[in-house]
Amino acid sequence: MRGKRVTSQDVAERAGVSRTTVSFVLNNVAGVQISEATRKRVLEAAEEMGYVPDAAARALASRRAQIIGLVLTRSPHHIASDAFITPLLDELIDVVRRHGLRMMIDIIEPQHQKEAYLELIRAKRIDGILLSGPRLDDEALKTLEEDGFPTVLMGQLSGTKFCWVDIDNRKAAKMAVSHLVKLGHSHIACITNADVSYTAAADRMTGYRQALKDAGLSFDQNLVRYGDFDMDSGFRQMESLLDSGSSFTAAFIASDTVALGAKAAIRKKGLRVPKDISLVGFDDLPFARYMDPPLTTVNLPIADLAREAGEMLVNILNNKKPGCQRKLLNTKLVIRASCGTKNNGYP
Amino acid sequence: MRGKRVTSQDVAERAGVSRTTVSFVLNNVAGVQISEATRKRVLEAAEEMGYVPDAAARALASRRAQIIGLVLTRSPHHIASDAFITPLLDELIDVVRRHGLRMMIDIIEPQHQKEAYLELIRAKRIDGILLSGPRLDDEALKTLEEDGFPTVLMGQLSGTKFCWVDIDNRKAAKMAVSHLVKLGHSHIACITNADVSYTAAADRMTGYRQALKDAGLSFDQNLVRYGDFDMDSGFRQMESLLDSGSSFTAAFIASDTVALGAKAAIRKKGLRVPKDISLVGFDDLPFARYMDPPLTTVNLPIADLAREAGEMLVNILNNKKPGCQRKLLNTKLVIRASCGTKNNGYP
DNA sequence: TTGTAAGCGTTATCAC
DNA sequence: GTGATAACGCTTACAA
Repeated sequence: MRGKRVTSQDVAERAGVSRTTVSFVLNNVAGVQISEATRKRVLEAAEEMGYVPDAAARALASRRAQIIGLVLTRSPHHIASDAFITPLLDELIDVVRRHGLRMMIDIIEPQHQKEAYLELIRAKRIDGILLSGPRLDDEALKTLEEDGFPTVLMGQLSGTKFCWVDIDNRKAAKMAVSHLVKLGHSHIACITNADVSYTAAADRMTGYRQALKDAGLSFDQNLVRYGDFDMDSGFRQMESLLDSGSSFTAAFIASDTVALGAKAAIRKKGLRVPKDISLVGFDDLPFARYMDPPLTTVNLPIADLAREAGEMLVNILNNKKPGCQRKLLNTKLVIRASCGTKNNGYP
Repeated sequence: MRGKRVTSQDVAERAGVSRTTVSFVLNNVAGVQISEATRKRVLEAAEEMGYVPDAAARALASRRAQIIGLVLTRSPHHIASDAFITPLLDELIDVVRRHGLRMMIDIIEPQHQKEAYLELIRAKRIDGILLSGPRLDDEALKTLEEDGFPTVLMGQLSGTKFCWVDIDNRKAAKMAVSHLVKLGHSHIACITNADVSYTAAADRMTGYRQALKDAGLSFDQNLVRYGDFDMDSGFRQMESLLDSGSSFTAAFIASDTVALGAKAAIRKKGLRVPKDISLVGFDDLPFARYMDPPLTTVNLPIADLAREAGEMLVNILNNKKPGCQRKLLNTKLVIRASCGTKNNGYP
C-alpha cells in the first residue's frame, strides 16, 4: 500500500506471461484453456507479490461493480424491528462473500430522499439491489421495474412484477389467533404491528379475522388497535383497549416490540399475563423468551429470509433461474408462557 | 439506464464545452475560474440529460473511491449489542451522505477471516475505515497502523496510535455503582458485559471496583461473574451468583441485554426486583424502560458516538484536523425503578 | 494456448 | 478561462 501498487502488469512480467493471461487465470474465465503450468506460475506470482486487483479498474472495464446494494426503508420507526437488522446483515454478508461480492448499504426515509438510492444504480455502483420494506408509494421503485434492474424485495408488493421473498403473514397470524381460540378465548383483541398501508400489517390483520371467522367468532372493530412499530405505540394502544370498556381475555399483537409495550400497559393497570389477559406476539425477537412471562409468539425466520433473498439476487445476476421468482417462507408458533385458558377475563 | 449511458462527453457537447470544463464545474474544483454563464450551461445540460458520473471511472481516475468502510466485529455474539446497530447505521449514513460519500459494510469473525477487510483497502474500494469493536489480536489492524491508512476506531485500543471515539466506561460504571452505594447497598455483585479481554468490559469492571473502594467497601471476587454479551449468559451467571451462597442486595450488570437474562434468573428463584435485589444495567437499550420493573441503567450515546466517529474520519480524509484525535463521550445514569434501598437482602 | 490492442469514463497536467 | 491529451488498471474481442 505504501510503495507502488502491484498491478496485473507486474504479475504478468513476473510470471512471464501477458496481462491477458493473468486476467484469465485470476478470473477463472471459462472456455479458455490454460496449461496447468502457466496457471500455477501466475497464481504463485500473484500470491508472492500480494496482488489485489483494483476494484475500480475492474468495474470500469467489466461493467460490473461486483457489489450489491442493500436498501433499508427507514420509516420514522425503522424496518420491522431493529432487532432484525443484525441477523439480516449477518446472513447477507455471508451470501455476498460466498459469491465474491461486496455489499453497499443505504437507508432511505420514505418521505424524502426516496430517489436517493437511484444514484447507486445510475452511477453503476451496484449490480443489483435488495430492498427491505418496499412501499407502493416509492417512485424510484417504478423506475427500477421499468428498467428491469435486478431487484429482489424482502416483502411483497402487489401489482408489480418484482421478485420477492416473504413470509406468509396471513397464515402465520391465523395460526397465532387459532392458538388463542383453542385455549377457549372468544374475545380476542388485536393490535397491529403497523399501519395497514404496510402489506405485512394488513395481511396479519386479515389472518386475525380469518381465524375468528373459522372459529365462528364475530369480528369486533372495537377490539382492534393500530400499532406503530415501537414499544410506545404498544403501550398506548393497549391502554386505549383497556380503557375502552370492551371486554377481552386475550390479545394478538402483531409485533413483539409492540407487545412489550402492551404488556407494560397491562401491568400498569394491575392486571396479569396470562391470568387476566393472554398474549401472543409476532417475530420471536431475542427478548421474547426473557419476557415475564416468556412470550408465546410467531417465529419469523429472518436469517432464512435474508439468505433466500440474497441467493435469489445472485442467481438473477448470474442469469440463472431467470424470470420472476417468488418465495413464501414458513413460520412456526413458539409456545411459551403468555397464554392461559380463558378464565376470569377483563373487565 | 436502458438506452446508452450519458457520459461527460455528451454533457460537454450539449453545453458546447470540453469534458475538462464539465469535470471542473461538476466537481467544483477550486482555483479554477469559470464564467458564470459557462457554469450554468454545464449544470443545465447535465441536469437535462440526467447525467450521473460513473463511480468506477471516477474512482479509477481520481484514486478516491468516495466510500468509507464500516467494519463490525462479529464475535460469536456480535458487537456490543444488536440493538445498537440500527442507530449506528442510521447516524453513519447521515454523516456519509452529508459529505457525498457512500458506505460499504463488512462483518468479520474475530477468529477467522480477520484479514478479510484488508481486501477493501488493497482493492482500493474504500478511502477510510471505521472499525467497531477493535481487538488487540487483530493482525490486520497492525497493518493499517503501519500503513497509516485512515482509520477511526469506535472503542479504544491501548498501545496504538489510532484515532478513536469512545465513552468513558470506567467513569460510567463507577457512577452506576455509586448510585447503588448511595442507596445503602454494601454487598453489590457484578456481572460483566463480556470477557475482560474486551477493553470496555475491563474498564467497566474497574469502575465497579473503584466505586467500591471510594465507598470504603471491600471487593469480593465471589460476587463477580463474567457475562458474554447475550441474555443466556446473564441468566446463567445470575443463577451461579444466587446459588453460590454469597449474599448481596444489589447487582451492577454491565449490559442491559445481560441484565434481562439476569432478571429472569432472579424471578425464577422467586425473588423480586428491586425488593430483594436492586439492579443497574448498562447501555439503555430501548427495552430497558419497558422491563418489569423499568431498568435503571447507564445511557450509552450510540448515535453521538457514531456521528463523532464518522465526522472524525471524514475530517481525516479531507486532511483537516490531522494527527491523532481521540474523544471520550459522556454518559448519564437513567434512574428508573429497578433499584431500592437496602432492606431484607438475600439470602 | 497465449498475446495484442482497443476500450471503459473519468480526472489531471499542461498548454493555449 | 478553457481545451487537448495522457494517465488510471483492468477486461475482452480478436489475432496469432
